[in-house]
Amino acid sequence: MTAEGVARRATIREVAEAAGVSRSTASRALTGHGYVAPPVRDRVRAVAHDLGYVPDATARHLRRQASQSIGVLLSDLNNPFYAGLAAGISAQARKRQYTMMLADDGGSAGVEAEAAETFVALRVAGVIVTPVSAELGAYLGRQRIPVVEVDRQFSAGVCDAVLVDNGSAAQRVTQQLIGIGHRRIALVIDEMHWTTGRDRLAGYRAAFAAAGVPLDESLVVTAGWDVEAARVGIRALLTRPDPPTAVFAANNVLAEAAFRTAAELGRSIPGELSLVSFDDVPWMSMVTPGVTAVRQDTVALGEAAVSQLIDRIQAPLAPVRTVLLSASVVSRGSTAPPA
Amino acid sequence: MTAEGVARRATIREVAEAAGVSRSTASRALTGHGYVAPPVRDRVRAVAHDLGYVPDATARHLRRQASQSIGVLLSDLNNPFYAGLAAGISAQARKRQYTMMLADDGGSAGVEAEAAETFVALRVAGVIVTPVSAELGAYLGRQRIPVVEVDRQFSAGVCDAVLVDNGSAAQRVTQQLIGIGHRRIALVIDEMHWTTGRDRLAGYRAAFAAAGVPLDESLVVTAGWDVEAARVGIRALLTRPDPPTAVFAANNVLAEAAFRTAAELGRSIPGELSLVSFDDVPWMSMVTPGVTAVRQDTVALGEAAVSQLIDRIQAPLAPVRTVLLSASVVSRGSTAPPA
DNA sequence: CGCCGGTGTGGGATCGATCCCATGTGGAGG
DNA sequence: CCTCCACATGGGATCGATCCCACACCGGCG
Repeated sequence: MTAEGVARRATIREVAEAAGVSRSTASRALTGHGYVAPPVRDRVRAVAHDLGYVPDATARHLRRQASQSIGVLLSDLNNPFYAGLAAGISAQARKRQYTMMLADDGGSAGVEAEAAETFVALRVAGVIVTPVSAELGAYLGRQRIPVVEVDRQFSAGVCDAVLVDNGSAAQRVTQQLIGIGHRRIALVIDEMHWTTGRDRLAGYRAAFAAAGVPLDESLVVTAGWDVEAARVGIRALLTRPDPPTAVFAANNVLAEAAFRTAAELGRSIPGELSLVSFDDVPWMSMVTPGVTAVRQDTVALGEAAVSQLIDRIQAPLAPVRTVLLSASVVSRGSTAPPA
Repeated sequence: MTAEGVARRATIREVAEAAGVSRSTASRALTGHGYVAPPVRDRVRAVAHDLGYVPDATARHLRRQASQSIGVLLSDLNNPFYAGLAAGISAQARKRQYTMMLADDGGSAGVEAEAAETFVALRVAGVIVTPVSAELGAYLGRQRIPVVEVDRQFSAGVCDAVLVDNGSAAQRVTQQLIGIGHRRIALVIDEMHWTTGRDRLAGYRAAFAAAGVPLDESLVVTAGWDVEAARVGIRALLTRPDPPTAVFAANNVLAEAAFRTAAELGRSIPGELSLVSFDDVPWMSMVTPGVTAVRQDTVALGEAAVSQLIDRIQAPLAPVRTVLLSASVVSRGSTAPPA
């Protein structure tokens, strides 16, 4: 951080002149590529430091046709799941000497498309995305920009992906509920076309099948993304004549809606209703009783995504890979045998 | 999003050739600057669209010496306060046609300095930061890169800042506690050199002074940043022979530590202990009783920061400004008159 | 008839860093 | 003594887009 209050920023040409060498030599001295006599190298570096020279990444990028930035496109930074993912990606990107362009699409396909074009304009080295459609993968694929899908997968076989083993985790947590005696277990789910929803549903079904317990299909409720709509759906579910004895919420937003609705209806947890969540967020360990949840390690997810992306950048033609991370069930007090 | 699977990305030269004009004309047609005959303009644009041409932002930036990216440096994306801020900044930046380079310094001055250099290398148009030292403002100032400090201020008079009116909000919430009869109100604070800590402390003191209530200085506890250390400090506070009847936690992390510690010690809230927090985060409305908190509008904070930064970019020599946003107190069940 | 100004287009330099290639030097070996 | 190679440096083109300037064309007016 050295530099006197120069009017304009120093360029490599100025460094070269101040050190009495050519631009070429200065470049070699600073980057370490090619021959430079050690004393010259040291002199150039000292001069650069004194001038507060910081190489222009855009110029370097233009010449080398290779950037050190990755684009990251997430659905909602206000949701702790995505925020954690961003933190994990950010940390790992920094370790690997990449910078991160972040955009938040709020779950909108239009914004997603717009962000994709921005990433192309910036010529990012690659993109990490929690996709909302298959468009982005296809578009960036055509532009020869590597893409890694995280959390959800829309472009299987086309893009790499880093996912959580939704099926297995959902099955385990459902199995726990069945194991302690629940038979009427509702699944409250966002929607079933995305891999997250589909696989969590499949795991839920598999647990019933494995236990030989019949499944009441009417207990699978699609609650969408709108929190208010979810609360309405859950209220209807809980006030049925034959209500479920347990609710499995397929994401943290739905778990919040379920928790709040249960409180409004005066249903005690776990006495009258057991609750489990897919995705563990801070409030679940703050409330009493704590909410049993499937914990996805967002940091590991982010790190794996960055690693996968960098591998892909270095080997564009390697076969497409899908990485599955396991998730663990954190048991807290929100589950108990049915009354 | 049109483009056949071309091997290489189209450049403006290729667009120009395909349209039968020169690069200059193509540039004018696409950017809208300068004379172009309307039919030519339309033809060039059609060709560009067919080729899936996306202008190279780095080349444009290099030539124009002006970028459309801003750098954003925050302390901790896993903290909902910073995540919300990032969301607000992201949304506003997108509206204003800027892209956002995001970094997370984890509260470390070393990482902050490193990120600052990266932002210089990328020649960002400006930087928004929740600072951890005065270094960044000074360094980027020397590099003639506009900086806006958010939430905390280290470079008063040098950089613009967008802050919350910490003093007033802290005074109001303290006053509420005094008003319902509390006299022994502890302030648990991170540290007192940053403006956030200093001003919240000042507000707390001002409330006592205004009410003419003497203040027991031993009730002001510096708990630092480490959650475990905070819990130890709070436990010591609550197990004193003359414990406080209310705790004012100066940020959401400390509020969490206080909430958990009270539960561990079996102190009922608000029966035996009232709790208020500076900074409202989701769990505070999920727990029972809810926690009374000062709500900072992170979206407004982020939007104001972006607006301020863009104003500064457009008028580098305008006088330095500090914008104060007010905060509101959200009353929930965690406060009651002392026993 | 020639000059002027408005309209429209193209050539070439430029931003900053990189890197291929040519050039230069000195010492060693034939 | 000359050649050859390792070492060391500089010149100039290049990445893609922009933009200043020169130029060409045309109609109108003195």
